[in-house]
Amino acid sequence: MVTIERVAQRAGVSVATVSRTLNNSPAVKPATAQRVRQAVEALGYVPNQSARNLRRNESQVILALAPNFSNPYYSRILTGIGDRAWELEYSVLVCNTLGHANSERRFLKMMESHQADGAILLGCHWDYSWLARFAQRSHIVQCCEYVPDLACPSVSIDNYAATREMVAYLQRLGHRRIAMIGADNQYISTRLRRQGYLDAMEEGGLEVREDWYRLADADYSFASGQAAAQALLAAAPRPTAIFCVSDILALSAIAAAQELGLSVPGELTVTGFDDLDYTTMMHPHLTTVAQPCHEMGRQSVDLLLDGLLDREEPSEQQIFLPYRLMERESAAAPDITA
Amino acid sequence: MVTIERVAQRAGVSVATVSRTLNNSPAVKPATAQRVRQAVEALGYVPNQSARNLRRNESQVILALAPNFSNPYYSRILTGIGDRAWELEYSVLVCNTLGHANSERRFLKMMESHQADGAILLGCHWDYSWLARFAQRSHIVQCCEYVPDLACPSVSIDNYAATREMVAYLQRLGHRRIAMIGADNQYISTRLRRQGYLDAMEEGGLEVREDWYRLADADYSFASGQAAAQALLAAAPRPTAIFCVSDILALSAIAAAQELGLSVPGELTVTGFDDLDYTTMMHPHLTTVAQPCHEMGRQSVDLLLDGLLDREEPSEQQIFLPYRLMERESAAAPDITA
DNA sequence: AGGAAAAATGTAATGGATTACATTTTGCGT
DNA sequence: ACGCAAAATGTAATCCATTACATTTTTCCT
Repeated sequence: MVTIERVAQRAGVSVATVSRTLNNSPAVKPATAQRVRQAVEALGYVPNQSARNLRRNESQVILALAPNFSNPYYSRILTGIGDRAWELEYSVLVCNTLGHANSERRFLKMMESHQADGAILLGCHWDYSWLARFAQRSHIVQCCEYVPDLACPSVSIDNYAATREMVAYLQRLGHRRIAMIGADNQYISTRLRRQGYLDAMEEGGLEVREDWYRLADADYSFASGQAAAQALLAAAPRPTAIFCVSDILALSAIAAAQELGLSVPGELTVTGFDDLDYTTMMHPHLTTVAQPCHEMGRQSVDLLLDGLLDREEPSEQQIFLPYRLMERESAAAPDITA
Repeated sequence: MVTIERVAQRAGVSVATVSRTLNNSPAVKPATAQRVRQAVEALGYVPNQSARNLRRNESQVILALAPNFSNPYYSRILTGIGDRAWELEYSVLVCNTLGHANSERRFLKMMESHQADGAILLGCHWDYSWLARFAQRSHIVQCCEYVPDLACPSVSIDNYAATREMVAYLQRLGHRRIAMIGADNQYISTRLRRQGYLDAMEEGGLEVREDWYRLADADYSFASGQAAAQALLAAAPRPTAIFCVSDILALSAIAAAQELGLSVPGELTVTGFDDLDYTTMMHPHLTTVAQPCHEMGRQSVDLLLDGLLDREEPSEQQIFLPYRLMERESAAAPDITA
């Protein structure tokens, strides 16, 4: 094992000088620094991070907790987090919580045991009081989702406005019977989308029939979306448009429609949310709301490190990034003869 | 900061005893252990991992390097890796190399600087000689892909056999004009699939026309797949089946066919590879080769830790897991009138 | 009860880098 | 050439858990 001591000997200086050189301290004479660097090179010295972390009381690691990462939505955010962390010389420990409480506990411990300096939470299932206590002690930021009134910075889009805009768009196309497939979870995004839908409908003077509002399961699974869509399409009168709170659910609605022999968008308009890659990998291309996933990931890192490096009080900063309505093929004017 | 010393004081023992208790040493009297645990509990003590890592010269972290993780194929493997690591109390540092050489360097450094104990490589672009040197010094295992003749364990499926089986299946359905969309990279899987296709064609006494073999770009992107498919479908005579080396490429072939007004599988059979989730999220459901991604991830971890814990010489163990031909809707007998 | 072996616990060195403080060297003005 | 401030470097304490080795306590046999 090559230690700093060996480097110091070889360069004919003390360990302090080596350390200072490696940390770019301006107090080292260029000529000395040069000699040190040569010694480092010659010996192939790589500093032991554990020792540094112990002394500095930091780890240069951040946690990213997601309920799963088979969902491309999370993958994209995680990619953004990874990119930005890379630039800032941080490493990302990606944790798949699966929504389990004991996973969450263990990840918290990683911060207390100094294995990680901070954490980014992507839609986790923490209960409020626990999260509140956690947020006080540790540096965390929430991404995509957030708990209102929690002293913890967050990055997301304005789900409420985006949904209203989408539902208003459907109305402009001429739709009156607009249904919704939501999800059975407590995420703020889910709630805001629901409220956006209801408010937009009311604003348009449109009726919201109870059997036009359906819930898929918490994870937006394709199968549960299909079941919800089948139920909706069996309703009488049948809706002419379905607003889905995720692209996967929209896909399942399209599949359900096709299985009933209904053409999309000819006989049924379907819209999604998120704008995942595969929305344009099949026909009809999906009309949806694009979220700047990558950028959300990046900004989460910045927000986290702001708090980490400034050692300020935890801020309550909430960042809302712009979304975009992607008008594509799956939404069209309703068939008025129907 | 609560240190082991404070715990020792409170429990009325020495730090050694506290340490032993926490590491489940059998040398501690149960009654003493109990007192120690109470003190730990009372003070909310969490051991400082940096200190432990420094002393033990390990990190309990493993690296997982992937060229990207927006591809669901990698996500699923990473999920398997994460699950197994979790069970074994290891953390996974997921690294998006983007195929950049400097990323790879930095990740290597993480092992040398004791931030990680080992690494799992998912189809990275390392050049052979560098990888060979790396494998000697560090614990690595390759997943999905592998460099032949490298003293480094690996986990994958038998890509050659799987491809031959698929192409033979297409022949059994009655196809004679079978095209292939490959990828422009050096992965062993890509090469084996190509060879499997060629050998299966020869075995069936079928001609392989040059314009029936096309390359998508290295990342199997949808757009490049579409271009390849369009070129194939413009060939005369037109192939009746296309074997694609990935599901994404198969999707792009289906999209290209639909844009030409060709029905799948009525007028064109298309098959994929990997069996990603969305193969059954649209119609026609894709006929493809299922890879046990999750299990591949899990076994990679086991293989890595075998090497890590036994401190044996790096083994050359190659594990091939079973694949499965998923017969679904996108492949059917060719239209004989065509 | 005596004493050796086994069990339990304690003491202190250790891992490797950082950094406060101490000391030496350099630069500069006169 | 002298002396002082500034620059450069060095010494040694520090971060905290682990563990080899030393010491004390317990067990159990005669």
